[in-house]
Amino acid sequence: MPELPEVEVTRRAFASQIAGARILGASLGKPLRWPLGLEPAQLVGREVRGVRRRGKYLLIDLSEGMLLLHLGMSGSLRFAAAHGPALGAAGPHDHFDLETSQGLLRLHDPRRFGAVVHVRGEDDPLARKLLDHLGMEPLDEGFAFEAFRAGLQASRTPIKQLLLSGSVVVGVGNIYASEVLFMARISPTLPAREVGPRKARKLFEEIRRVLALAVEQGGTTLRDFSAPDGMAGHFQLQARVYGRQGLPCTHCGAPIQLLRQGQRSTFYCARCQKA
DNA sequence: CATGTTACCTGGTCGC
DNA sequence: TGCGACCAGGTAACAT
Repeated sequence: MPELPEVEVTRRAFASQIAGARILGASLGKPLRWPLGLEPAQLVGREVRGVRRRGKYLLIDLSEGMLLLHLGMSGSLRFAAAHGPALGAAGPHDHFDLETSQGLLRLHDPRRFGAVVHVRGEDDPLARKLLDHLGMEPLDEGFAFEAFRAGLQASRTPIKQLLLSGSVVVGVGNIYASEVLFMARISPTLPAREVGPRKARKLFEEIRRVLALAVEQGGTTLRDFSAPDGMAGHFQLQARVYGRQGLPCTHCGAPIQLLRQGQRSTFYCARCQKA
């Protein structure tokens, strides 16, 4: 379900509410992508220091160790404040509960591609394996055009797939990859190194602009997305190409095309996105 | 080394 | 109504 904006919106919705909380209990449902790495009971008594994000991972810092949480394809989080309405019993697709003094954090994930993993810290070998290879954060100050361009120049992979890989810039998933390439008027099949300097600049800017706007507007584009507080996105962000095959391009009217790249759908306008 | 393919899992939708 | 085929927001592990 989540690309970077949805993960960030999720983070913002519960980070400040859970910060400083004492863990009272933890429980697991069915297995997720990886084992938690310790007995849930071992988390009891630890304090939640805060919640950060790296790419599409949420990093929950504890007084001892940290939890890496990923929503996979179909995951979502709910947070019910201790003094507000309760979430009720865990359903068949709720696979992780973290009960704290300030509220209950619950992972709902039908497909179970998501994960919650305990690591000792960012230097933990597992944390390094999962996080070290990730590219630049598109919404950070450190997201520099020169480095972005260099990343493109170093690869012959079609630009759509390079964006999706997260090796240059993180957080651009299958929907936003198509959207951002449309905005920059770049063909999704163009080898990354053949993206010219002007187009690369435009792409760089559109990645920042589109993702930042999506975060601002509550992580929309996803029809079933809702933040942990239950507030749904408002659909302000209309997809221009994603899911619109056969419909007229909003820019030129030509029918939007659908193609397969590495088992994933790509949507684009063949007239607007030629090079 | 770079690049392409597979695997993980459930549920919804579509055509018959 | 039932059933099979296919599709879905991610990404590590493996194969080439």
